[in-house]
Amino acid sequence: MSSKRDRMGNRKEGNHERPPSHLRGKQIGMYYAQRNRERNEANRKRPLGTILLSESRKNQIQAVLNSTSFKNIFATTSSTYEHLEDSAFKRSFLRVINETIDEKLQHTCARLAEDATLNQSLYEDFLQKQSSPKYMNMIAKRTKLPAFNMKDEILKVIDENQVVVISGETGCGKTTQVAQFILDDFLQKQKGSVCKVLCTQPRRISAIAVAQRVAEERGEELGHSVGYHIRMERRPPRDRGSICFCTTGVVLKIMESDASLSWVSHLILDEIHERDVMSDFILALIKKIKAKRSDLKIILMSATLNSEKFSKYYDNAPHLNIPGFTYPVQEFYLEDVLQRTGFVFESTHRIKHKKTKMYSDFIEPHVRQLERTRQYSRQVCIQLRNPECEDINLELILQLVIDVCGKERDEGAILIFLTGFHEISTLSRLMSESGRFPPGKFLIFPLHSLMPTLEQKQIFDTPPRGMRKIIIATNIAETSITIDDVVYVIDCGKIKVTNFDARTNSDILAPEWVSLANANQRRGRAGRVKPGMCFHLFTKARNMVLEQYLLPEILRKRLEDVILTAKILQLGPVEPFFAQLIDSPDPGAVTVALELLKRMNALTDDEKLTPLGYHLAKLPMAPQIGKMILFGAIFSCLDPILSIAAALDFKDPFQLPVDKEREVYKMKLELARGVKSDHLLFHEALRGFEESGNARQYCWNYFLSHQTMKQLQDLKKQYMEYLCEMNFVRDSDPKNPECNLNWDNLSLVKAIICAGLYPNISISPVLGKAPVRTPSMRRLKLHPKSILAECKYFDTNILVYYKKMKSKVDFIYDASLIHPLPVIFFGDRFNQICEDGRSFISINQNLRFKCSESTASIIKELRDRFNWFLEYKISHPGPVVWGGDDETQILSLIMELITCEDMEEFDDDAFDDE
DNA sequence: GAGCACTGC
Repeated sequence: MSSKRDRMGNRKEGNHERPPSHLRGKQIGMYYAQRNRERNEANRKRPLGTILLSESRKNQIQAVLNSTSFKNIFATTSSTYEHLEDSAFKRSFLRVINETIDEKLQHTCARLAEDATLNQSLYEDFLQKQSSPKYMNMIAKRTKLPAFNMKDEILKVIDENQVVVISGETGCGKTTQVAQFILDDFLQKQKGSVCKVLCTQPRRISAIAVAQRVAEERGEELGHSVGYHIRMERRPPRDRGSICFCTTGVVLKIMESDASLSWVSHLILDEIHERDVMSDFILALIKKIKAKRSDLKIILMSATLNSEKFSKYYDNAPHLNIPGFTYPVQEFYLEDVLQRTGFVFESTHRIKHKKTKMYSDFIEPHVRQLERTRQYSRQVCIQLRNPECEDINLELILQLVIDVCGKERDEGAILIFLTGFHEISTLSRLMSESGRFPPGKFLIFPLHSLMPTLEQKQIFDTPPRGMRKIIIATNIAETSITIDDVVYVIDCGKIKVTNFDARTNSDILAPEWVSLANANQRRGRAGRVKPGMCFHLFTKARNMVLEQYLLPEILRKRLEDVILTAKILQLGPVEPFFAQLIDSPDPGAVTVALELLKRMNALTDDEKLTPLGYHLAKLPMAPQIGKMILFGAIFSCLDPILSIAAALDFKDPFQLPVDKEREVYKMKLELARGVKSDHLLFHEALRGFEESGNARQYCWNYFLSHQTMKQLQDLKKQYMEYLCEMNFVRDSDPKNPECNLNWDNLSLVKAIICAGLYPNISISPVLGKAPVRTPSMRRLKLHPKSILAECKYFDTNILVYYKKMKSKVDFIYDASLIHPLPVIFFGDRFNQICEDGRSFISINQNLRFKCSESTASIIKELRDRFNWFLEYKISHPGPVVWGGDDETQILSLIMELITCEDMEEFDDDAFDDE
């Protein structure tokens, strides 16, 4: 690189200016910081492109704007919505929850009224069942559960109180027994007709599994006195005298239209210690309605740890503890593992580590204590003084597994908890490379939500004699996946969690220390069938300072959809309601979410739902995704949009088998056929899946999860049902041609993705380079899984994304390259500005486009009209009729504009990006 | 150049 000097004699290399030579130390840093600020400032003002419209096109637009029939559409539009007929929608603006509940209770108080005939027939049914051999056989097993011995006590406390807290550890039987005690008691007393138990579970799998288990215990099939209800899948039990297990979200959805749960006699909230947002929400709602539903019994079930918190939340509701039953699990800590394996950490002493406060306060005194008692060798104590000893060390884990396999005669399975994909694949590689785990003697399963092993039945099977099963898993094996024959657990002590940082408006994925609850749960996985062992890879001192629980979800999450849920439940301004939650969210996070909802036009400035907000709140998906499908309906390209919406909101269907990263990427590129959009890749994947004669083979070829693909297909159908209910479409088939006139217009589909995902935009100040800067010039990076990550040339300098998360750096997970006009049409804060005699359009203050004044004016007018149209359409939902009338005229015109990708030219000013 | 886990009449 050539070296030059500028006029001041400072050296210059290429475009890199060196700091003036008199600067020293910190001043040099400040010099660069200042230069960066200036460059970013300049880049912020740099136009992202030039918008050129031909005279003929301008005339064409003007003609449509001037046409009288076009103006007629808007004659009736009013932004006050007073013209709306009475509807749930309008009431949602006017009512508050208490009124709605009162009204509901007046109408439906008869629903759980006693029915003597029904009582009698339910009673007879019950008597008959009790004499069946199946039932008797099961009762013998049930009586062994700790919960069974407390049956009378449990029934008494429920009878005498409206709210009861029942705690108990795994294996105590509370989940399967309590609901049955209640039901059987009512049936026995010939009051079956007024018993309807609703029991929530935080996960779909557990709702089904528990329902199946309970039905079996009652010697029945599902759908008789026991059933379940989860999204897109239900086996409802009989109307009265029954128990329904459902996911928490289902109850919350039910409460949207029936907040008093008027047809429920007992609400059991299970696993509330997990503190998911929906459970927290229901807890707060129940507090509001319990006086109005004095006949409703509420049973809160949690783990023992921290259960008083829930009792306190309900004015010291009585609390009952059921002792747990699992086989004893011997616990070991890092010091024991080091002693046992003789493991020595690779010396890293050359790097001088600052000893943390944690280290000096807890670890060092602990090591000194160990030295005094001489239980552990000197070597162990030296190792414990290594400040990195509690970091995840896969070599240590490898040695420990080898040691367990050699010394422990029991052939029970080994379950290893690690934090993520990388560790899991590295450890499996290390294990196979070590030569100590020959395939004839060991079955090794990596277990991660992205790995295909998740869907293999084999991991649940007990291996043949002489074979040992080893599972290397994330926290998926803590609660979601249960493998019964585990006898040894190795717990790395860390867990990856996402936190939302309101300050940077960004999700952060980072490993943390587990909580005691996690550590106990992991340990418990070793004692399901016989006594077991658990090795924690942190010191006993660390164990003393672990938190009881991780932060509740509501303190870790973006709050947009939480706020919309509160709005649709008519809870008024969010702040006072949030204050009533068991833990209130961070005010900063609330502000960020309110801001976005207002920018999306989902909330008014005084925090009321707009018609758009109402629809977005009704849709079971993130508001940005909801907006996308509403636009998809209006522009008649629903099928691709539904596929993309489902994949973004639910789950990326691509799997990642260990060591197949390159192959997966290759197949993705093949599937995308040159289209530079992860979103259109989802569309293509689903289209191929739906059209394939052999869906399983298709999934196998392209590394897609068959199960996820089926779920995505179901989701699309469900989204359609919602749109149908809202009257945006006429029937609920996603492929309905009426909703898909423009399905193959991929530019339109991308424009609509932009309409939904805005303001998640990333840009490049120069055309051709990856658009990986926020509009305020912060650096982002395309996640390597994105098909744009290896792209060499970018034909536009703007992309939209849905998911962004910070781990090592800020990663964009999914992206579509888009042209300026969709941003100009669907972005907010449109402005015409003039600077130094040049005219621009600016969007949200920091996205600029060069554009002549006359073009800018005509775009503005069309944009305004479109927004009016949209407002009208959203507040008067009805399918768009495509056939040359006024509606179609404006939509076609806009469609032409936002999809015409060759009309912009880019600013060719020389530009310094380094 | 790298992806904790859930969920919605």
